[in-house]
Amino acid sequence: MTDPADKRLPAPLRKLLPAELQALCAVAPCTRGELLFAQGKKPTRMLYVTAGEVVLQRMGRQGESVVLQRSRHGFIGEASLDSARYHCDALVITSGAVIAIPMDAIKRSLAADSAFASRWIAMLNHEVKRLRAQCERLSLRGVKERLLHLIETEGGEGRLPLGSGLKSMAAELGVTHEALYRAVAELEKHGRLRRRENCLVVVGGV
Amino acid sequence: MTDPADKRLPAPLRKLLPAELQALCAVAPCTRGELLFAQGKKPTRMLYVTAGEVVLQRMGRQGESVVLQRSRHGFIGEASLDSARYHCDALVITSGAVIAIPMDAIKRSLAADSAFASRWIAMLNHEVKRLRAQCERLSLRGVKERLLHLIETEGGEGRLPLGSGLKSMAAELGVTHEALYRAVAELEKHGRLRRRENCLVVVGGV
DNA sequence: CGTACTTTTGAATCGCATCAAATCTGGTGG
DNA sequence: CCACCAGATTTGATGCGATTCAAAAGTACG
Repeated sequence: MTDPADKRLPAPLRKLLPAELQALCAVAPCTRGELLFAQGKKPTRMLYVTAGEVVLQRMGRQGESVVLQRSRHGFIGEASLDSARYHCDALVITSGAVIAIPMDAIKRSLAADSAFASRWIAMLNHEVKRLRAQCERLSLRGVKERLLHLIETEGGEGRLPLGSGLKSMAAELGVTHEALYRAVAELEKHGRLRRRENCLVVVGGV
Repeated sequence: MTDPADKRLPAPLRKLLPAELQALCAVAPCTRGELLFAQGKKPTRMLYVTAGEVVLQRMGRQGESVVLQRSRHGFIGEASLDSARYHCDALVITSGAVIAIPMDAIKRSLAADSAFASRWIAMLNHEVKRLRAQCERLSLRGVKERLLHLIETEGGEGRLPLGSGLKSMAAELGVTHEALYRAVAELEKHGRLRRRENCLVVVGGV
């Protein structure tokens, strides 16, 4: 059904990118601790995570890191298309792989291929909605509510895969890992949540 | 210098929209308490706030409202371009005016005019960055830090205009209005902040 | 002039951050 | 294989800061 040459690219990219860009995609492994790009650097490649886990983070004035996004599958820094510099760091939390696409090739294709531009706009629209949901989540008081909101919005069917444990998730929720561990324990005790095969599962459908 | 017919449109829209869409723009007043659109409704017009203040909000399960965005000048619900339904409410907080553009006309222009599509993508990129900054802000502990972050990122030159008072701002910061009033008072007492002509001004440029 | 809203201050309570420490885990090298 | 280490997980105690509830004073607007 699918061309063997396409097998290296995940389905979302095959649907999104025109053929000439798919040919330019370069898969590369990335290892824990690696900095895919750094704040202030000039964007030259658009990156797409296919395996492992990457976080976008920015340093506060006290040197504390604030996690802006956690990605296990999808573009990172897609809004840097027309930026002169990155405004945050991309750090690999769990080793995996990324696909790199030359930024200028994307720009050329967007200008020439209006159907591609429409799909790109749809992707950005989706990202905007995801970010609004994250803002909504961070506005909730209470770790438990934030956690349940995360599972509902990001998980499918009340299931959320835990990539590299709860710790990086805690940062995304804007709470300490201790608080998150306690919240998970309490929700499990009350039977509202279960941990199964590296997933969090909400029990009472509500 | 400028054509009299263009005077009704703000500069950002004149720069963004192609002529045929500018001709379709309809300015309409909106009054406090008005619901510009409601969650679940089908988007037919793209809205741009030119005066007053509008908030995007969603109701929590306890009936408490969570503010996703506060807009005094710019598009609202721009990510609903390809959505079947709105995912939040748009409520007018301070009476003003909005510009409405037919959604299908925008879609047609985006498909036909690749330069316009590029400008639209740039606008979405900007919005994504703004939302990431908001997530970063909501991850900060302490009302004072959030407030200073807001003034730094959204205000120009350390000045942030207060549209309709601090109360709607408190919701955007994810804190109670009491906490925000106290934070402002304390920052003023320590000389780090001043209130001037309906603006918040950071004193010690950091 | 009255009504509705914002602004302001106060007191009590609660949840989370913080600091600390023990256990568990997977992976590395001897 | 075992010792060992780094990091994740878990539990405990304490304090701070925000929420919450309450109430008063200021302010805009019809």
